[in-house]
Amino acid sequence: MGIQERKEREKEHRREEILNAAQSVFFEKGLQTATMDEIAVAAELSKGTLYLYYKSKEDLYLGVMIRGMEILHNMFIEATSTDEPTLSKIKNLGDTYYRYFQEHRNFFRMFYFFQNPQFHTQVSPEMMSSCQLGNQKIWKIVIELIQQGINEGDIRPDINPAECAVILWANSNGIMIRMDTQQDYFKNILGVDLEDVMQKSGTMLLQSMLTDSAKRKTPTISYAS
Amino acid sequence: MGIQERKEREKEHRREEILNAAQSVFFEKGLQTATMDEIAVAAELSKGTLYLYYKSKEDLYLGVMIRGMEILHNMFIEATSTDEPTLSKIKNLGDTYYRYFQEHRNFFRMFYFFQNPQFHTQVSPEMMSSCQLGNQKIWKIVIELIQQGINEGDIRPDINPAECAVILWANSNGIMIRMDTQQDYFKNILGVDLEDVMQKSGTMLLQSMLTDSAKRKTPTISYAS
Amino acid sequence: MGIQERKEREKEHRREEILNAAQSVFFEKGLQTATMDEIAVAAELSKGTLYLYYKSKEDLYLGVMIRGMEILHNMFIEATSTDEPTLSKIKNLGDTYYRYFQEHRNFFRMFYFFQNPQFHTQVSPEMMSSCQLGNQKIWKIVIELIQQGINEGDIRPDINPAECAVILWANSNGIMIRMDTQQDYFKNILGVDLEDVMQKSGTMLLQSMLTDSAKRKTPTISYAS
Amino acid sequence: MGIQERKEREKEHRREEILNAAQSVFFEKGLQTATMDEIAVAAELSKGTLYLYYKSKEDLYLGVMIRGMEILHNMFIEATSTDEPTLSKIKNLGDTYYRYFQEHRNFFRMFYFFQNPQFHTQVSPEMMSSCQLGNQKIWKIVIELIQQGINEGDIRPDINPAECAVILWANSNGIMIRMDTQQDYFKNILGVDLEDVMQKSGTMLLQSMLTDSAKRKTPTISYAS
DNA sequence: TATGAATGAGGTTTCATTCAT
DNA sequence: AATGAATGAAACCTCATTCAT
Repeated sequence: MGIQERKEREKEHRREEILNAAQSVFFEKGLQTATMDEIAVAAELSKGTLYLYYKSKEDLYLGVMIRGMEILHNMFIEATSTDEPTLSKIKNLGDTYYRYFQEHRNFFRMFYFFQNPQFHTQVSPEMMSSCQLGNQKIWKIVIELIQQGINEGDIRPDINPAECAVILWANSNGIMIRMDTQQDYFKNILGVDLEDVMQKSGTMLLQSMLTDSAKRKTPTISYAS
Repeated sequence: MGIQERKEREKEHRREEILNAAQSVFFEKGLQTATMDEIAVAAELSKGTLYLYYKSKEDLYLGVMIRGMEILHNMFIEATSTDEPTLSKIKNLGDTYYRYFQEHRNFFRMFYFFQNPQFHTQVSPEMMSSCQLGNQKIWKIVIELIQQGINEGDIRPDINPAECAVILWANSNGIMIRMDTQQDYFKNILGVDLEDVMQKSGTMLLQSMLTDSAKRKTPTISYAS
Repeated sequence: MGIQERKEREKEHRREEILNAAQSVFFEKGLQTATMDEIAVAAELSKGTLYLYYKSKEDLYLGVMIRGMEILHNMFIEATSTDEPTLSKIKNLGDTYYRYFQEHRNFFRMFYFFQNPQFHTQVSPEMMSSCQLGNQKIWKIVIELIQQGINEGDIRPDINPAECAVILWANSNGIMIRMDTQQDYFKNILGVDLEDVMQKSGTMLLQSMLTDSAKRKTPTISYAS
Repeated sequence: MGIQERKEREKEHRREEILNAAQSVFFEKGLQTATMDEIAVAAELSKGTLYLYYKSKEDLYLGVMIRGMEILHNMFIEATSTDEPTLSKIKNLGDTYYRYFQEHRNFFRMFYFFQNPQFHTQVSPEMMSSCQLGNQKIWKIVIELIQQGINEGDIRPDINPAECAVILWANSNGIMIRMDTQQDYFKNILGVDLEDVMQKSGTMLLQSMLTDSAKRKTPTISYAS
């Protein structure tokens, strides 16, 4: 059994090395421009070996993206593993996602590239469901936390936690997309500090979901106050 | 003189035909998968002629996308060319964008493909600035309308209209992206009707931007009411 | 008839303008890299008009080359239109060819590009014979001058003037070809000054063709003296 | 170890096969007209494989040309590997070059195509230096042989061997170029047998480089005697 | 398991030339 | 005579993937 296990471990290790190589190449060149040759060279492996571990370039791309999901997942786990009250934890999640955007920009970009429905057709179903699983794990954290806020009487019980999560995500994600490509335009031409906007709009959205008692506990943060 | 003009018109007409062909191919296959051969066949022109009118496949892609922008722009113009009060017009814009998402899904998808920074490098600067111009024209409509709302005393004067526009856009766009690929998942697994969510969150965001007097005029629409 | 003539003149003038444009483009880019588009732009004419005056790009190329031949021809005419003795004139021709190489390098290069037999197939017969005619006119000057030297008793009567011309041409041309691309290599690595070599070998060849009486008249120029 | 070597050999063999195919196509069509498709078909390989072994069509062309250089080099080696006196060997070289011109005309033509400076820009530096190396090896044989003649007292010590080589080469090469394209013209119109001319002029040039003692040893060969 | 040579379809783009106006 | 839009063949080259070893 030891031999079996060691082989297993080695194989997993090799998969990781390939992902390392793919990651650096994809980050630099993007899916379209990156070539399997480059990845093979970066991995110090033959191209054939790559295909032993991943069915296609797209799968490899998703493999890297899943890493990005895991990073975000771990950051979310950490952000919610504190002794703080639930509402603070929810706020933490928002801050964490923004920190992810700043510190893992390349992964963030992969995410919205992944949105492209055209892309999906070229991917193996297994990888695809891995992705969806990772995605769901992340949503789950957010949704359950909001549910907890409801249970604890801080968030209005008439709110669907999934709805709430979507709204918060849509808001911050949408603003971050603009930040990614047009921050300067908004700053200089329109005089808008997008980071500020994200902060304020997030707070505002959250506020509107609180119960009256929760509102009383925390100082009301009105938009642009 | 007439001759010059007619040639001009014919040339413009040919450009339109090429765009028609490109549009149908890009809609079906996406940028990466589509080939200039297919587009040439669809346009019933030689491939060489395509390159007479557009410098590259990417430029052609942008040409189509600009059409999508113009459609949205026209819809926005129309939505705001009514006798309604400003607040209604703002609401109209939101509805219009959603209608655009429903009726021109392929264009909508082009927009977020365009976000990919990798893409930008392969495009001629002229086409690029055409795009940015089109983009700005659309934002301008929204921002100026919000400004008008402020001037008329319905929207809080402490709000930056561009900020406001970004927030509204981020919210609706983010939710529509989810709708595009995961509507069923949200409906069936999480029990969330994304269309409903978009409606409500938009209304809520708008509410929070109203002056007290405006709030009094319109019945308060509370979230999840 | 005046009208006829003016048209004729204008046509010729247009041909010249086209050649001017072609010349500048071919000089800069070479036959292969130059495009008819570039030439048309340089000529401020449409591409179609080019074909009205020249059957093909290759013909146009030859048209330019013929100009180069005419220049050389004129220089040869001038070099032999002096009062000097025949032997001096022959020497003048050699010097003139070298001056041509220096002052009209681009034409010189065209000449040996033209040598390529592959090239000939793509050229109209009319242009081809124009070229050969130009070529012959130049050879004629040299050959007749040598013949005159024979007649005057300076060059050995057992020499075929055409042979003599070929030898002199082959020598100088061969060295100039090396000068064109490898002058520095010969100078620095092999310590050979090609200009010097050409001068000396030419003189030497000439010497060996003189009659004894002619040798007595001119100081013997031995190789490397 | 054997495996490594066999692979190496096979790879070299494949390179040779590709060169064989390229050679036959280039000989027939010339660089410009030949296509990689034709070469691939001739090699019974895919086009992609061609590019695996040679970076570009131009490189492949040079690869063939280097073969031609090697052939000439070997012929020169052979021509100088006899027991004859040095002067005879020098004469052998001239005869050998002429034989090369006759028997390997296509390679000879490649050489002067290579002169085209336009050509050089499209070639990989590695191939370029291979070419120059081959070129130098050939010059080296000639130059060293002349040096030997000097050392042995047969060739005048005031002569630079490289100069001497250039002159001999320029003479024969220049005449051969004329032979290649205009032999009939010279024969029929001008009554000149270029082969004869080359023979005689070569001998004459050689003569003028001999020391007096060497001249005495060999019967004087005067031009056109 | 790992290799890497071979594939070959397909990509975009170019450009000499034609021809209707 | 002049135009210039249209052609379309062909060019070079790339690269994800396969497969014999």
